[in-house]
Amino acid sequence: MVIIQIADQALVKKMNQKLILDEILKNSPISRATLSEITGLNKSTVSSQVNTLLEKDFIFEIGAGQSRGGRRPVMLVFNKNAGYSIGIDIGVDYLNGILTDLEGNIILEKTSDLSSSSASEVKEILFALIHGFVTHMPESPYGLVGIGICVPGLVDRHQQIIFMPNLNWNIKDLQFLIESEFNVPVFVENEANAGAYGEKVFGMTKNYENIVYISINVGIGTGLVINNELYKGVQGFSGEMGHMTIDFNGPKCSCGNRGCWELYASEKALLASLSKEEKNISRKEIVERANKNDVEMLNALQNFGFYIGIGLTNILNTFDVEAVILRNHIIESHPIVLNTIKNEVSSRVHSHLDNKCELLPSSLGKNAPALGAVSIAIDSFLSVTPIS
Amino acid sequence: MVIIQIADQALVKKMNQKLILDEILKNSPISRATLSEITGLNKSTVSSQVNTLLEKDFIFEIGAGQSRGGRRPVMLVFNKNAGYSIGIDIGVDYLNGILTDLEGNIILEKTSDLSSSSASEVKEILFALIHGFVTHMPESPYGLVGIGICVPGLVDRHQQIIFMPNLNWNIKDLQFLIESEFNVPVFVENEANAGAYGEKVFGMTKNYENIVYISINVGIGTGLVINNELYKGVQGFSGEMGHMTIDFNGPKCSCGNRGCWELYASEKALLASLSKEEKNISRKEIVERANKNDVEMLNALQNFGFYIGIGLTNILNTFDVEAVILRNHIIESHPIVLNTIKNEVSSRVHSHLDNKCELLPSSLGKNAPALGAVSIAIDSFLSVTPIS
DNA sequence: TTAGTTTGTTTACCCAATAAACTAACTTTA
DNA sequence: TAAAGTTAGTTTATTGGGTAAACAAACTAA
Repeated sequence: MVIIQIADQALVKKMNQKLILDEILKNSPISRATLSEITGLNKSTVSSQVNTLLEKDFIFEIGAGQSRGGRRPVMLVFNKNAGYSIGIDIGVDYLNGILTDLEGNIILEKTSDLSSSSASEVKEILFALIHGFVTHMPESPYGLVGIGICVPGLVDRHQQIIFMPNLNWNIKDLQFLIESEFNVPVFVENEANAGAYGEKVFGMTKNYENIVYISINVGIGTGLVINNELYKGVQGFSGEMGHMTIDFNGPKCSCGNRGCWELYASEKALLASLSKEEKNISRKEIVERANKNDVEMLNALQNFGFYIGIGLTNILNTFDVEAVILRNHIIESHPIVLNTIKNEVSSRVHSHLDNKCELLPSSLGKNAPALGAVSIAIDSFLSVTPIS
Repeated sequence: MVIIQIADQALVKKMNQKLILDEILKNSPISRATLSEITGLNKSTVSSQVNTLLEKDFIFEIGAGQSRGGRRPVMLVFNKNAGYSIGIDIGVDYLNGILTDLEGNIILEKTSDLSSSSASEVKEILFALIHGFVTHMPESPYGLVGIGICVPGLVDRHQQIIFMPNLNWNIKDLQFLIESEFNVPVFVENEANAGAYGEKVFGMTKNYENIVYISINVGIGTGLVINNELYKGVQGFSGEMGHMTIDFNGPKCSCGNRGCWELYASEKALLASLSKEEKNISRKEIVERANKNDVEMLNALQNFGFYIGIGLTNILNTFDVEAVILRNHIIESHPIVLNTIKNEVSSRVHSHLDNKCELLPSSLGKNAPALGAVSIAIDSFLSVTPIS
């Protein structure tokens, strides 16, 4: 027996409901008449769907709007406080958690140190964090609608954590562990994928359909949004572009390959290029020195940008997306790296591909992955719950 | 005013009709009862849809099948001769045209030489070829349903040919030119994209959802099928992976970049690696010498495979697809290149990604692009026409 | 004051899918 | 060989989405 998606009236209602809810989210506040106009749905269909959404507390009326020469419209807004979502970004040495409303507005935010923690310590800190959020969550019709969690490692299609190279703990079935404790849907995702989705939903690129997200850290992670959806690959392992060879005779990488991009263009590589006494310098200090026009540092950053540009050219040749997002504290804080990247890309990429693709530093910064995790949970809630 | 896809009963009917037609195509001959079972649609719904398809000549009944302990079923088959489609692969120095039925079975095939032809000559040959096919096409309810054409160059979202580096002619609006002459829908596509789609629809990988197709010729072209659909990119220019840098200090490429993959792993590069008197050797001769265990040739082919493997590793790290198809006459004819590629990939790719992705030579061979072009035309016909 | 406009609801209707009852045609069993 | 059981496909009444048209409500402009 094959599982196939058949179409019936329930599907029609669901699709149109999503259409209407999306328009309310995008163009809030909005009237039934305008909704009918922009969706092309009949006025009575919109009225019926709006009534369902009102009953379910997904939207509410905020009273009359401006008249356009006739009866004044009743304005509708999305009920962002119908429920709340939690997003957690588990990094190599930190844990960044946020509590948001259904629009992704951050209500509470908490970061914990996680350096050299064991599995049981991570579990304890994680549980305490979530319990804290749940306690401080305002009253609402739906309460906590879901928890999204991202980790720096390979996550398969069944949300099992397969491999986390830079961590000394590994709870394979994090989803089950947390669902058992909190009894809400839990979604586990790769950090770069979550970041990409965060930028797609809440960032500058929210109106783009195809983006590449590049997270530059100890290594380089990449996430792909194609046709408005996260592309995870068959096994869930897509986007390991940090291990793309840019010099096939280059040095060995821990992944088994040679001359991987992240050996040249990661923060680890940047630090390695600095003089001995600066090897343990923080990101903040790097930016400060660059702002003071420290020549050695500016050169190092130009070199950093040069190597990022090489891999980026490969990505532009491969994907032809609307925008590439670069997630890195230094790039977001000082323009020199991005400028160098742009020069390098311009000199390398074919003239027909250039200029069209925007190269942007992350607008969400370090919250991008947590926000992506949050919106995975919210998306699931909104697509599963409504109807009537 | 925004254009949005709203859902109604017509959409329901269309979706279920496609569902049923696809099952008939896949599991022909099949009964109404079995269709109801595997799709999950009600028996009466299937009967109603089948009647529509019968009236429209898309399917027909071939009489009673085997009984399973009760009344004998009426078996249904797809009417592959309801119409015909033409696919044309315009290469650098050839033109390969096919006439097929709606299942993609080749009925007529014709190849023309095109070396150093001007735009007007190409147009003349092309028109003569299509007129020839139309003349020899059997009688059918729908006649010629569409023409698919692929070219070795950049084709944008509006099917305009933007750039063809290896040709001295360029008819930008090929679609309009041919539609005006033959009055059927015409689809223009990039050669590698068409090949990828051909392998997805008719090749060994027809049941896979995500594949990468690599066409190795004078240069290297790539096509992506993601979630069963051709990914064309925002402008239509995705998949220029031949110009991926595998050595950032490598030689300059005509595209402006350095150390592009196709400088090392194309047939042009293979020929350049041979001794002087062999520089103009044909593909056939290369395979013949390899079959005779010519040491110099075997070494050259191993070297060829080595470089293909390097770029392929990058692709595997990027996409996590079910299969990669290699379209090249030599690879399809002698195993040494593929074996070398597999070794190189195994030694480079991360253990978690290895083994899962199949590495296959093209099963359609030189007809892959033309078949892809054909199926783009057929797909459009089948998705636009039915309903009632 | 009156005519015209815009908003939103109500009513009658259409049509695709469905369940259940039915007819048809076969196999198995007694 | 007749009756019982099984499978295939159709018919009929119903459900429940969306729609058009008529309507009521509430405003603006002349």
